[in-house]
Amino acid sequence: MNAIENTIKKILQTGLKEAFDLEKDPHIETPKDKTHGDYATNLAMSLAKELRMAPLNIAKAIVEHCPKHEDIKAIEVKPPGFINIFIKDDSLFDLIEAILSQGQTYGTSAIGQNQNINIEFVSVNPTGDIHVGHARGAAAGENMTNIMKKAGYNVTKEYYVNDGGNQITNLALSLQARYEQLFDRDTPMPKDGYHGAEIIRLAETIKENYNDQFLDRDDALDRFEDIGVQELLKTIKTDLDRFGVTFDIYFSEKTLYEKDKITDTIKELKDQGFTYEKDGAIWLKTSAYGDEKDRVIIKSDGTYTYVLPDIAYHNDKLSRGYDKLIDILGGDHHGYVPRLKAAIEMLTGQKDKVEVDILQMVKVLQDGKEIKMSKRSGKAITLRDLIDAVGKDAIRYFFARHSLNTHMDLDLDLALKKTNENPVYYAQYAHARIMSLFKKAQESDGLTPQKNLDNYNALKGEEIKTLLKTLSEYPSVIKEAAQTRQFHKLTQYIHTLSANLHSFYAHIPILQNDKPTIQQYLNLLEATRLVLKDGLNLIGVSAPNQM
RNA sequence: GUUCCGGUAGCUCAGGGGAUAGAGCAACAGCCUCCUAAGCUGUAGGCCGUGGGUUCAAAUCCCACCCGGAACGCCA
Repeated sequence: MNAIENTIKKILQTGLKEAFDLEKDPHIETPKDKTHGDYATNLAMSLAKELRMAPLNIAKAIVEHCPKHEDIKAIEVKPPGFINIFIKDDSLFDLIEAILSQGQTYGTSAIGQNQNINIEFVSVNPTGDIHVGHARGAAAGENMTNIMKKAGYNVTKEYYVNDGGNQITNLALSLQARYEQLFDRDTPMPKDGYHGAEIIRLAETIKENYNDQFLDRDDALDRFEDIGVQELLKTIKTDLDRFGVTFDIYFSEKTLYEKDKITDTIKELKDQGFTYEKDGAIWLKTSAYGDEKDRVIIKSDGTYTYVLPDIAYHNDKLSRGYDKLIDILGGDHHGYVPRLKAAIEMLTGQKDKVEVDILQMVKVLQDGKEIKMSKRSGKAITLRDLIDAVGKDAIRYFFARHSLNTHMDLDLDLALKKTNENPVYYAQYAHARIMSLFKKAQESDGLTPQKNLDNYNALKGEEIKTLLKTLSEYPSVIKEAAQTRQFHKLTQYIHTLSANLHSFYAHIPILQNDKPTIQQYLNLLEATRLVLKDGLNLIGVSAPNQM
């Protein structure tokens, strides 16, 4: 909520109080159609039932009792009962100075109340390269974190490294097979082995570094496991880093075993009577807490199912004192959520502290056909290759545009060939245009943006008013995006702001004015640039000085 | 069969009780003697999957159905 909207609310509340002796928080919106005012409210219509009056008459009565205000030009009533508010053109000039002095802190808020939030995302098994399918979650977690931090949340980003389970044994066996194949042995790949090229490359590296040391050794598998996890995780980190995604904590599943957290968890669940034995396995009574059936946690061969260490892991996270845990999971895991939450409820009674954001899978198309991402088959398009081909910015912007619920199609042919048509350039170009203009203004008139300008009376016209209004909306966009974790709302905002800037730029020959006028324009542009850059920064897209 | 997503312009997607349903791309028509045309301006293009219901008001909420994706393991 910005200053002018607050003013409007107060005026309406006063009008409502005077006319009907009622108190209500009016919903303010900004109509797309300019003839409907700069701001509008459906207040009268929402009171129709309560007051048993025609909305139009309610609106008229409220408006008659609204106090005058220096920033308000007119208040109109339109059928079926909208109240449309028009503001004076100069009422938003204060905003320019506010943004210039606040700089990159413009748009921050305390709405998060310093809540401690843990966001777990990516958590890709260290059994191969990170691919395009993983990239959506990576971008999502990073975007959410950045926006939430700006809105006053304390956010910790965490990556759960599955370095303890079955798939790691498989990895070691795969590595061993590839390694021994390099010595002309026909060691077969294990069933469910990892067939990706990165495993072959890693085997070659091991051969270069250790020669034949790992042939016929008792502890060979352990070594392949250690080296495999270490090296593949390193590659994942490097790729993520290039993607602009970093983590505060990499949590090793293995440490859960080493610190007996798993056995503690089993004991706790058993002691509280949540388990039973059937068919040689240990089951957890998750159906008593909303799951559709009970789940095995210890298989009849004595090994654990995936959920057991994950329960211990979430228990550990909660014990670290977070107010909320957010998991970002792929749509293929949605059925897993009830059992996890059930177990957390059994152990801690805090299942409401865990929120799971499900993202729908990305369908990747090439030559009009779908490419299935699979690490086992090794057919995936790696994130690294995609970044090399189209750049980080284009990919981050692409993912930042869409809500998590969207079933997205990523057409590689389109993404690779038509990079200039990617909307990311529209926003980046807006920033580059401003910078270019600054350079010109400096060269020709020796002018740069300067704070504490006396007035902005040269700023006139619809384009400028629109731009200022958009700038004024930034803080509420951040708040909403943070609270709902709908980062795509910020991306939409960035697009709107860019459009406003381009339109303004195209209609007003800025540098063909006297110096005081140019100065005012430069300040407005600088305010725009700061917001644009900040917004792009939050979604991991660079703001270039020239293009 | 059950559960979770989705179905909106030719394509990719916003909107998720309120005014004439939006954007990008693609299409069409204009705009560079002038700050980067990666831009601007305009035109065209929609039974908002179907049928009921709730409401002063439904693309939006509820129910049923149709279509697409995903999940329903002692896999992870």
